[in-house]
Amino acid sequence: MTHQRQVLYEVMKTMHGHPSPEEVYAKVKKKVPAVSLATVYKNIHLFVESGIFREVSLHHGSQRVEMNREPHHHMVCSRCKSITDIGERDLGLSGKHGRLPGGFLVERYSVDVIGICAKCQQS
Amino acid sequence: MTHQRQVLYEVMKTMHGHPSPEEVYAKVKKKVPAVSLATVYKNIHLFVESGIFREVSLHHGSQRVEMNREPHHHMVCSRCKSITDIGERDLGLSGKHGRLPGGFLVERYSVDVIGICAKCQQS
DNA sequence: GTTCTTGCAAAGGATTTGCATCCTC
DNA sequence: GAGGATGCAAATCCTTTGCAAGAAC
Repeated sequence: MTHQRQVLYEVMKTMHGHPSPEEVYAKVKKKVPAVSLATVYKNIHLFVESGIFREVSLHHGSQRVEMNREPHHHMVCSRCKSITDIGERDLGLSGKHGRLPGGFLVERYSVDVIGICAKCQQS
Repeated sequence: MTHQRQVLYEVMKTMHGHPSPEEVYAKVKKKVPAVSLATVYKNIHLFVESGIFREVSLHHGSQRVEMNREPHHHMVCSRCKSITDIGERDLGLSGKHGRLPGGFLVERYSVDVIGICAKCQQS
């Protein structure tokens, strides 16, 4: 537990919304001017790995295009990041009808089920 | 409607799953060896913009860390990509209990509501 | 012909990595 | 003192862009 890791954690705890590593870096720099962006990245990665913080959406390394035209959602393995489709019915979710808070106009729902795929469960 | 755009579209129609631009590029290259990756990117972007294809999850430019520890989901504006939290209750979704197809072990649900935020609706 | 598209290479942004040095325990 | 963490810079990956040459209508 180093000083910068401690400060990084404290700073992040006070933040709201969905900050990017750059934004966290900017805040930490105010308390520890010599801190490097690499350190911020390394520690955020560590925090997310250990479950202390969570990332908003899993990155798949690159953009992915959806080929399944049926209404469906995704099962995303938190280990290998594989994406498997799951039909709306199988998932058992039903979107709320009507307006959402703040006047947000709904186009579609995109549900990711995060978990461990069968293959990763074996290893 | 150029030749490479036509081929790109035809190739993509035959693909399954969630291919990356690189994967699409590799397939198109077999039919049009001189095609460039830039062209593939440009056209995929065009297809997604016009709604012919859809991207699996919206990119926010960089990683985002979740600071809200309450159970909640996200409203993501398809124009400005802003992320707004929405409580589980407000969203009116309830996850299915029990096992999912393929033995997928559920850790959590991550629901993104894709649409247009109030601010973007005005402009 | 005019406009849009292509291919190439260079630029760009986000993130990771190698490595020598420095800090914790 | 050993092992892990830091800072720096270079490297990497994914994606976009500028621009001259080429295709489409």
